[in-house]
Amino acid sequence: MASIKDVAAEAGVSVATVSRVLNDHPSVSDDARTRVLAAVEALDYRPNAVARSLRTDQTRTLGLVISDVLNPYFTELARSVEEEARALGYSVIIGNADERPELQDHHVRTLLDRRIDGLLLSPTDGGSPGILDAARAGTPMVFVDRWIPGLDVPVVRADGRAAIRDLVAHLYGLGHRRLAIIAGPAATTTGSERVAAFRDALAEYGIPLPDAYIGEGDFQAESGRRATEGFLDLPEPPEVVFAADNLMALGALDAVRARGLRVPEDLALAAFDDIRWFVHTDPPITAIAQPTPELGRAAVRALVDRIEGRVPESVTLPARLVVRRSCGETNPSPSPVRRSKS
Amino acid sequence: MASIKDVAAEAGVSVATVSRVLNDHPSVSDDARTRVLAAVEALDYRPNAVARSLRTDQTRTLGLVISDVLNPYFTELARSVEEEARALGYSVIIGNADERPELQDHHVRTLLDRRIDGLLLSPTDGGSPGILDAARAGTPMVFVDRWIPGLDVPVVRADGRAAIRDLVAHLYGLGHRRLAIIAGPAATTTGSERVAAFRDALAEYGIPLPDAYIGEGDFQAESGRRATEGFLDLPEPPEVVFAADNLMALGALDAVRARGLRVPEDLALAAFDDIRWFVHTDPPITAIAQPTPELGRAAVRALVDRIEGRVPESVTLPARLVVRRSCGETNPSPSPVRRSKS
DNA sequence: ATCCTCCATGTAATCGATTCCACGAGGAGG
DNA sequence: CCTCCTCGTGGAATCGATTACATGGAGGAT
Repeated sequence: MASIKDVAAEAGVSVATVSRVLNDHPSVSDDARTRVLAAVEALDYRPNAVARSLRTDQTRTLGLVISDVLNPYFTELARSVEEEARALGYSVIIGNADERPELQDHHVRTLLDRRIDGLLLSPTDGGSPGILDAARAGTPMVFVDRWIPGLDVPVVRADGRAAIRDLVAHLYGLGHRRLAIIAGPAATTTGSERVAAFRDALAEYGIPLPDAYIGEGDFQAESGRRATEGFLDLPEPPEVVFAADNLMALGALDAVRARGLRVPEDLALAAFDDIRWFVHTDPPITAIAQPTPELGRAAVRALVDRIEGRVPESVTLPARLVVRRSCGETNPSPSPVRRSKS
Repeated sequence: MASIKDVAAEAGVSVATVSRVLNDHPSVSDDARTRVLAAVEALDYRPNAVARSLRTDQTRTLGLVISDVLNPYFTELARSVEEEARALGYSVIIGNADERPELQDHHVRTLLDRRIDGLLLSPTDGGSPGILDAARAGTPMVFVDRWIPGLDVPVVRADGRAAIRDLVAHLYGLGHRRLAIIAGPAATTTGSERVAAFRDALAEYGIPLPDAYIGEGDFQAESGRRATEGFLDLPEPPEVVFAADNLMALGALDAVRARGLRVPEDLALAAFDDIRWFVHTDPPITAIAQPTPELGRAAVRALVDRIEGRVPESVTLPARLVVRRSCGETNPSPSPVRRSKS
């Protein structure tokens, strides 16, 4: 592969001049410029990003460590992150933590070894050594979706409290009184916050949230299945299960189906995170939708601000409730005019 | 951030010795080794991968350019690729082409600029300049899922012919005679091959595949919706639609639902690629399942073989039909004993 | 005509690692 | 006791870029 020296030789100039042309430095004669450009063309030369990074101490690369690539929410996030980053002249390297702290740390270290310019993180746990070290070392960093309290790192996320309150109102209106939740790991902010918001919303209706109605999930489908099994085995099973992410909702569906039960007649279901398939499931699933692409874009902008010396800002965007049929027929009262159904 | 010089100073040895310890070269005294290790610990030193890559001319990184991250098939593939690569000591950088040739080329070039050791590719089109150049330049490369004919590059893929024949047999057995397909772009191998296999299978039953029954899709949901609309507007609409990937099946479902029709009564549906949600859609969708994780692993092994000087092998694995209810009730004859239905 | 300024260019240092080569010490063999 | 090997070690070149500094020529001002 041709190097800058080859180009210099071919064009009959020094490597400095070639470099200047490539980085369009003003003080280069037209003559030299055209000769260099011709040489670049002739040799099919492409600058070696590795060498450039070593010298300039910047890679124009962002690291993104997400909790689970198989989760459509995160892949949508990853996509918008990459898109925005590309628009700003950065590449993105994605690390998949699979909800495992040690894998997360592996990726953080690998990314740091590659001297990425900044790190976008959706932490799997409450603060693994790798992340803490990186934060202390002053690595430009932004949390997205989940975060670690107590660190001076901007957070870009969706606030689901209002949407969860709307959801509980909807469920209450449908006559449900025994409501359960499949939580994420307590070590993640989204894991604990969604439970807290749910409990608070229930409290407004004087409904308690007993421990037996809190399933311990890990944001993976299998845990959703197990938690749902647990609920169904209870002497007094809940009427509704609210899964704190879409994969656990999938697991819940698996469990319900395995028992030959039906949604919403035997058990109603709602989920945090909306995905396209929820429109076509049997029945369509009521969900809380996050403005995922906006989150990704905002996170990249915050991180790049931090990298380029501006002051990054935390961003919180609202989530919203999308009602479908998985919690029971919608109350027709809001629009009493329309009679025709279907 | 501490460099190898700092470690050398701290340990009272030369950088050469530090390097030898780090790469566990045999000829280092125990004394020197322990002092270096202590210094590494004390300074929290991590080797700069950029500098190392520049010198050794290898990055221990694989590039993976996939057609669409939002497609669960590719994300499952990406996951298994990363897993296997990590096991073999490589990192993976994923580029998402979004089914757009120019974006694909952008990623290929960026990856090459970063001097990745090898490239895993699922080409969006029949041969963009970027890919052709890379192949000619001798970049270690392996195609996965899709490939470009005429290049001497190993291919790792699933063969769907047998499964498609099984599907057609299944559909024929159900009494369907007017079968349509939503194809992928003709420029991709999977786009054209699946149509060819479908046509051949139909021919075995003496059923033609008229042009009107070939929808032009691009592997994205929206195109599946449009193609299905087109079919439904035909004077004689098909009884079955076979979508060449899961996203187009989703689009087909959208179209059917928008018209208030039902699957399979009004239109039967089958898809290439099986995903978990197909179990819970209304109705569950009959699909052709690829051994996706195995494909990812085999592709990485082939690529690493090539990189490390061994001879890489092309791999073809079989896909298989998974029958569900979206094409009509399954023939009950195999198990006449069971009466109870519910 | 002299001096100053500005512009285009080249030389060489530098980034942080790896690795070839040389060198000195110590042990073995004659 | 001398020679030869082996082993541990350090010096320095190298990878491919960027960039500070030096240089020389052209042109403008006085």
